[in-house]
Amino acid sequence: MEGKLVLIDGHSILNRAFYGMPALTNSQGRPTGAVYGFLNILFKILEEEKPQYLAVAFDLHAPTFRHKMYEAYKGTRKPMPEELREQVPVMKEVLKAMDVCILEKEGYEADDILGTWARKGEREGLLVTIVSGDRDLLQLATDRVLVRIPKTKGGKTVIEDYHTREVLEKYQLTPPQIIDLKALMGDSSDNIPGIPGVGEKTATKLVSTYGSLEEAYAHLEEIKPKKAMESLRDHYDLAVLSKKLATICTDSPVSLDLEQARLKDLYTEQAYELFKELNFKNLLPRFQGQGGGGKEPEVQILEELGRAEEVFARASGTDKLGLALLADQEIRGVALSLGKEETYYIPAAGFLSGAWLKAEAERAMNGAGEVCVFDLKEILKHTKPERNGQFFDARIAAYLLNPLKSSYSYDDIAKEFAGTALPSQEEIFGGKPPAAADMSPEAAARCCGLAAWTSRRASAPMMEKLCGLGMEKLFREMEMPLVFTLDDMEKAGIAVEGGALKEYGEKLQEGISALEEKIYRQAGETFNINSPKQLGVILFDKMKLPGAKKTKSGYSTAADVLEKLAPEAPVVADILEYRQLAKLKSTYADGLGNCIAGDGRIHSSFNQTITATGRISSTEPNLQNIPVRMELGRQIRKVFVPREGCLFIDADYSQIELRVLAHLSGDEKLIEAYREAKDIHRITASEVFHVPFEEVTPLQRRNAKAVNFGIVYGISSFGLSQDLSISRKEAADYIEKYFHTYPKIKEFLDRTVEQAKRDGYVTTLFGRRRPVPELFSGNFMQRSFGERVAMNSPIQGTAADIIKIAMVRVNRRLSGEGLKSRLLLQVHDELLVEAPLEEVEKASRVLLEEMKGAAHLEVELEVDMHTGKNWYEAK
DNA sequence: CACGTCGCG
DNA sequence: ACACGCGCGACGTGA
Repeated sequence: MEGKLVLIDGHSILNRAFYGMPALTNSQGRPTGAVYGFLNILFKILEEEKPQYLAVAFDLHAPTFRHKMYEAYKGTRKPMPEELREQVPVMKEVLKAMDVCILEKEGYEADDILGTWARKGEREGLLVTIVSGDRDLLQLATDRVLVRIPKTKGGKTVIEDYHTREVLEKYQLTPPQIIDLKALMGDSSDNIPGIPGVGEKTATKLVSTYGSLEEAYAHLEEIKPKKAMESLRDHYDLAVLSKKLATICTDSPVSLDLEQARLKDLYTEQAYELFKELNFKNLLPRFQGQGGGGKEPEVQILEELGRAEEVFARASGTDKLGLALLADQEIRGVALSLGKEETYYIPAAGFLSGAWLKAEAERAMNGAGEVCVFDLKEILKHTKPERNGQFFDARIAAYLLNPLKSSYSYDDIAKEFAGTALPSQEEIFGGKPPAAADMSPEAAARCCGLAAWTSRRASAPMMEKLCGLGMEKLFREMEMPLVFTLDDMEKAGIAVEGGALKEYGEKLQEGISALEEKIYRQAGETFNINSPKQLGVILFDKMKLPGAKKTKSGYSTAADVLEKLAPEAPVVADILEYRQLAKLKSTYADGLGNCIAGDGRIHSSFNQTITATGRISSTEPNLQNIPVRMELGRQIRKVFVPREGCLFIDADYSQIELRVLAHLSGDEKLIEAYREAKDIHRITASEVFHVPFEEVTPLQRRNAKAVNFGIVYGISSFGLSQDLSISRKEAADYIEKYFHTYPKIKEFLDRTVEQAKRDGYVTTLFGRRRPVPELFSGNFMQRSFGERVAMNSPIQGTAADIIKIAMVRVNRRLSGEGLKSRLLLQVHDELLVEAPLEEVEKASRVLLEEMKGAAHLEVELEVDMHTGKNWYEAK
């Protein structure tokens, strides 16, 4: 077999990859897309060519020999985008880590090095492959030198291959004639001037007719068209220069030790670490040696009672068990992972009933040392293991490690933390997974088995990462216990009076119908009021109302726009009222009605892995956005009632975010203000506007309150001015005065943004992290957004941490003290408890103590509490 | 399925 | 000159 040498044009391929790839970043927001794209091309080439020798050539940044001449002639080359420039050293680092030979020499283009090496390789009897995005390199093609040009076509990389024959076919020229072609037509991307007025067509004709540039000049008078002839005649010097520039040097004085290019094992330990750092999860499975070696584990299906019993028994004795369930109403299968090579799936069938599987799964969980799962809350829906067991939920660990992902799947986790490429759920089922009952046993076994295997396999590396980032306590003492708390809340649900809800809906419908009619009359026609598009046309085209603001798809009809229009046309007020009623009807009256379960209660889901800041979210239905600000909407809370013989206790933190800010910033003025326990917005107004506390006007207080909020959201004068309907200048003035009053707040916010820019993430008081990749965007708006996020997240996130601690403790104490009171809802800074009448006092005390005591800040945490026989009363 | 809108903290 | 307040989820419309 003949030896083979692959030579890669580093900058050119990196450049191709940069423009062909989406703008990927690693977890710190550093751009990595070009490096990733380069590696993909590299791996593809290596798989196809299987060479013995490999080298990558780079230009050095110092002005290079050939181009220096032209730069002197015509200024500098095009600048490289910053995002790409940053990746050049990273690329070299990656190649070094993979033990790949890098060729560069001061004063020489990569082209020249490639050309020299290509000829050298040829002389030594090797087959040579040159990979570049640059067609200049075609001049080097021979029968034994292949030039490969990768192109991205619709997201896919296609490679064009050129030996002498393909060059001839495509250009009707021999490879060396490509030099003459380029010299005549020029190449702006390579800074070859060419002859003015000579394009590809003319240049090709000239070279194919006369054979070379020189020969063309020798027959200058014969050249047609006349224009080209004159241009050639007038630009002889340019032609000579261009040819010099276009000629790739094949005898550069570069070191030519072929042995240094011998291809070794690319998949080194260092490369593995570097790929992890760069977030190249898709490439990790290539590393067989370093914990990355992974092929898909085999899942054994057990259908025999005896063997199933035996495996369950061993599972309960193991110190680390991976477990996954397939279930709908009841359990249809259990997957158990006992070791790297031992994964089982037991489908429900015959003697192996759902009930039996449930009992066995519980026994296994209770007996095993550590139970690793992918979604513990889901498992708790079907089983009831002892709570004091040690659980590891890979989904929650993944969330803490990167809360920005939109979803978490076992295959992603396997890729990142076990270095193993597994088929995703969608791949196994060829689309969305069917209902549990309709799954083939093989697909169910594979899917469940892989989830169990991944949870077990990833637990150690994920824990290690969590510890390294200081989030071990957060995981073990806050998030994992919270899973049980949320499960209890979901199971408890909240009673809703269906009849009253229906009546409320009917009342709304009457109002809606009346308003509809009134609006149509005023508009002079009927239309769909719910369609912003149609509404915009009616208001701004037909009625010609002023102040039209546009959105992507038409006029904006948002409430703040319409409110300004209300004095112009009475119909606008009716539309706003219609909107309000329609929202209440569809989302709340009808929406909640559809969610009442057979037990007369609504069992919302509380999701723990959704928000970027650490908050919990609520879905199906969302019980965290039940109306409260407007009286009509607030009425709906009357249908949320405690069960027979119980009362609601509603407790909410008073201004928890502002108190958190006082603590985090350590601002003495703000802390002092809270210690005096007076009206904080009023104090702020008094300080900012320099008026005595007693003389603060309601407007001043309102403005101060808006500034306080604005600070928490990551202040900007624009946002504040919108909120208060004042000029930006005034808003800026308020902010400046605010920062003057509370200087440490400004210091804190500045410091936080600074840190975020340095580290790529911000943290809460309890160590929760949020990466802020927007800070590294080239777009001003994105970057500003990143700054606001950096300011807001530690505050919102710390508040979220605090109430999570309170929830776990409240829940523990209520059951621990044998009370029948139950935690039902969490609304970010508020907890709702259902308590038997005789327990109200005790439960209230528990709530108060645990909420106030959840954290010890520089300022006390204050809690407002009310009881009532429905949510309206208790709030 | 994306967008606009609007409910909550 | 011009961008925009932070964090969510649900609904209706319309391509």
